[in-house]
Amino acid sequence: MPELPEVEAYRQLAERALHRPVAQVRVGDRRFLRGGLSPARLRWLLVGAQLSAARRKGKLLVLDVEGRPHRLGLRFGMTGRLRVDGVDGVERLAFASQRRVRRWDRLRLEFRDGGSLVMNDARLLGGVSLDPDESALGPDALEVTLAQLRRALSGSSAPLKARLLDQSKLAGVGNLVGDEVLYRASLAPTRPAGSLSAAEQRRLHHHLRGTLTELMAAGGSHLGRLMPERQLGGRCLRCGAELRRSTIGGRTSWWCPAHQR
DNA sequence: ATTGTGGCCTGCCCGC
DNA sequence: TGCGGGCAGGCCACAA
Repeated sequence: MPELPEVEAYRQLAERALHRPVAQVRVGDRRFLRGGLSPARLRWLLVGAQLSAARRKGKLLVLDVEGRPHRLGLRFGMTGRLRVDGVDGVERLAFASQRRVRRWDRLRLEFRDGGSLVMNDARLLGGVSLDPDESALGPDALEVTLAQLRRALSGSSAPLKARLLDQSKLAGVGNLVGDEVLYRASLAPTRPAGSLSAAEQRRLHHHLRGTLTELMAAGGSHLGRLMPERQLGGRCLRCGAELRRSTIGGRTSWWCPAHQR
């Protein structure tokens, strides 16, 4: 699924779409437009205009519009893909179909030069909004400092993993990366977020950044060490214990009860 | 404020 | 061969 590594790949791809006049906007499914955004308003904003910047905060991709006080917010949900000039931002998405189906093209910007930027999403869990509230997101998980991470966790009785996935506290970590980071940091996802010692906070910070950097280079959030074992009967690569499946914060979590404490 | 839960959305896979 | 049920989880609305 698109987590921070995928959305960063999408952002880099979206840079190819900058400074190119938009000729037409095609909306494949109105439900993909969020926050009351209409196809007419989208056309009013974009036709004849150019995108001037592609920024990312957490899993939100923000496209600035040249000379206009408006921004486009792109969310990819679980199965969202970005394609520019026929090139996909990522090859494989965990939990998403590998098929490329035209019907799943939910938004298409056609440029005057004949190219296009397409959002393709089988399940419509993603969407496009106008002027997204970027301040509602916590610090980006790739840039977060130790002090910021400490602030995001301290005083919370919520399970550690639920807190890591709370985008208003820390932006960019999804279910797969969350499991991978906690696995590497040897921390149980069930721990109250505020119960970490200073040393454990440092360990988490170290592995958070390390894991994200590694997964971005590898090319996807599904390429962690834990992923192949994330199934019934899966075993810990470190101590051989059978992994446990728990529902934490409403999501399936796989973890090693032997070394994650 | 914080925390937890259910619903949305649909492709895919399994068992019958 | 077809069909129904369960599962996947990011995000949002809502309840306590």
